[in-house]
Amino acid sequence: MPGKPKFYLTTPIYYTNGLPHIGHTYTTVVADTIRRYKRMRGYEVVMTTGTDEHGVNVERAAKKAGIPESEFVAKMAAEWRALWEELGLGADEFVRTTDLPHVRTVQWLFRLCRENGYVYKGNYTGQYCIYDNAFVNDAKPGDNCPDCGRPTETITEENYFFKLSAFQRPLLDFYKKNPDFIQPESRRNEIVSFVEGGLKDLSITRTTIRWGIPVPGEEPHVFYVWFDALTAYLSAVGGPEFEKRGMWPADLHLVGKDIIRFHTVYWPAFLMAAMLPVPKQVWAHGWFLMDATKMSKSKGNVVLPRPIANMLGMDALRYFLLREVVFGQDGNFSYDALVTRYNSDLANGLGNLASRTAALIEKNFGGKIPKATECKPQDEALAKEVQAAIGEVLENYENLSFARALEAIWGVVASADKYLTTEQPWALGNSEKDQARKATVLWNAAELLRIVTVLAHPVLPASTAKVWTLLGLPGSVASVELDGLQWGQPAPGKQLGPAQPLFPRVDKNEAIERIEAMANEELNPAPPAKPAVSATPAGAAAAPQTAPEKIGIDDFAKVEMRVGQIKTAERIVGADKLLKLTVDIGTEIRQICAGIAQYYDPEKLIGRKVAVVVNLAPRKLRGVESNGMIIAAAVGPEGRPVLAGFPDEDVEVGARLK
RNA sequence: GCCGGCGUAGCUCAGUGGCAGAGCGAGGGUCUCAUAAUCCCUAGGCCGUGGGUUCGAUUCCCCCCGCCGGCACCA
Repeated sequence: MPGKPKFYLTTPIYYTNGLPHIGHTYTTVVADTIRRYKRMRGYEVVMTTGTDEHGVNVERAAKKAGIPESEFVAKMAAEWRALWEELGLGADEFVRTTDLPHVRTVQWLFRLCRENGYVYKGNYTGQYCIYDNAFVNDAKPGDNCPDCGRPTETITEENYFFKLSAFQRPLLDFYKKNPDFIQPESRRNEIVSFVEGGLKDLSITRTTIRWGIPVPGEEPHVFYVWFDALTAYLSAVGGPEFEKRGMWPADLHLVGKDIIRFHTVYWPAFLMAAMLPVPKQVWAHGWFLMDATKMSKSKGNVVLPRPIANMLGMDALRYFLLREVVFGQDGNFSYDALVTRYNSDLANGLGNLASRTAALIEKNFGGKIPKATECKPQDEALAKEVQAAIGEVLENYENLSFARALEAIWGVVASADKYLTTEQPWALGNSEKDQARKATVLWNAAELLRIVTVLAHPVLPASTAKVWTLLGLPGSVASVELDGLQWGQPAPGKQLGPAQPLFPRVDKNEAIERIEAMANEELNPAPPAKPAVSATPAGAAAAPQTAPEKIGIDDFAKVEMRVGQIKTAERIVGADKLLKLTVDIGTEIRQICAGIAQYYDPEKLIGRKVAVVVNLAPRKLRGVESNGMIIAAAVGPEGRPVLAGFPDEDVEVGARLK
């Protein structure tokens, strides 16, 4: 017996540095929609999600909470899993990176890479961003992380390296042979040019971190978080015994655009090194922006899924996320747009159509779907339109063009409204001819509604199930096979189920207020009685800035800062951010580079007195020697530099700051 | 600085070498089966600016302006 075709897809293994927000929800909604769609197309589908639980962040958060790491992450994982279940997004496999089978898979993958000669031991010194769990290439001590803007830390350690450099050619060949591997295409081009620019070997173990998967026989080495987390996709479906289950290689990794490189460069390289099959496709979607800026905790514009689901229903959120933007691009999120879509598309559109159709059948035929006995040109036109829409919708689902698929479905909904308005079944009398016409029109309306229900089911699982029941149809809508879907299948005579409100219309302002109030409550829970337990995951997430380590006066005395006066300033060709300055520090005139070109005009700086670190080792930036450092505050999320200065009182050039 | 994308009706966006489109919002009208829903009509928009190719460009090419993304870079 030939088995069903298989389809394996994943969301990222989310890092547990807070609770899921709309961004995580978006990825998972997409994954869930694809899963439902593929099942309706006859596939055996496995969808994996999970929690990434290792690393310095977790170590610190647990310490802060005063509980062991294992306890901390268990709590986190439980919360994530529970929320996904609550939202109807529970995956088939939920991997925790602390699960034993996963630990074994990571160790096994490492062994394979090593046996094949792609692992060696070396020393690494670099700047590390503990929040992003990544070394920042070429960053200097004191630099901020280019991604998140937080300070980096200098880390030197002996560790194992992965010969990523050996995979430049194989990866480029692979991208060429599999042009659809990276989607959308714009991302693919970016990655190709990144890889063409050369790949450096990658450090994949750490000795400075305790909370991680141990490298067998090489303690205290633990695995680098990405080597660990990416492997979860494989451990979810069998790990070393992946062949038994037959789900690997994955058909689709869904990721946010911020982590595409890990999935399209590192991950396939690891697998190639281990001689394992490489996933078939990685899809990078965009972000939902709030007022066109990236959502972030520090800006206080985090959108949570639960309040929306409570107010409008999870289907409404799913619909909005998939309908509002072209998949792959960034989009704007606003409660206003959400509620507007809800009222116009769901309440006035689909909800109202279901309601009026059911009411007409109820009143005219006692709730029994009548039999169509005629086929006028307008009836045939309607059927043809629906038939065409079926093809269009399926094609768009297949390409993950959710917005277009939904657009096509809603085009059919509009046609149904128009059809009913034109045919006016309520105005027909009781003559035999009128009865036949009435029956035909209502049968057509019901049939259209059935097809719409099937087509919309992957996106609106809960509400389409309600319509299915309303139409008195057998089985569940989820079990309908999309490949056989066509106009004219159901037998008449079905008794309608009880009418249910699908999408009750809401007052926009009131709805927004209620959602915001619920979100507020979730983000800022009333302080618990005992502060000792306040360091819950949510609390840890809300405090991304860890207190810096304390230093003694002696340490501070090592830094020699003096008042300097800028003598000349010019831009450096080929560098957006750098200015070349000459600065009088009393004893001499120094050349210093400063990354402030985007915010300060060179001409206006001349004569200005600034604070300068004068005993910093010289280094070259963009080929220009820099002999010291100008002190500036980093303001706002983008770290805009604001020069430290002495505006109120005049100071002597060369005076020491202490 | 290098590479790429974008700039079309109030908003979100489609689109094609030859009379400029959709959805939403707004205004007017209509029906009453329906969730004050539906349906019909209404936006006269220099299709970013300036050139070029062409019988003809919003659509092809070049410059410029603005916005965005990737890389580099940010002591």
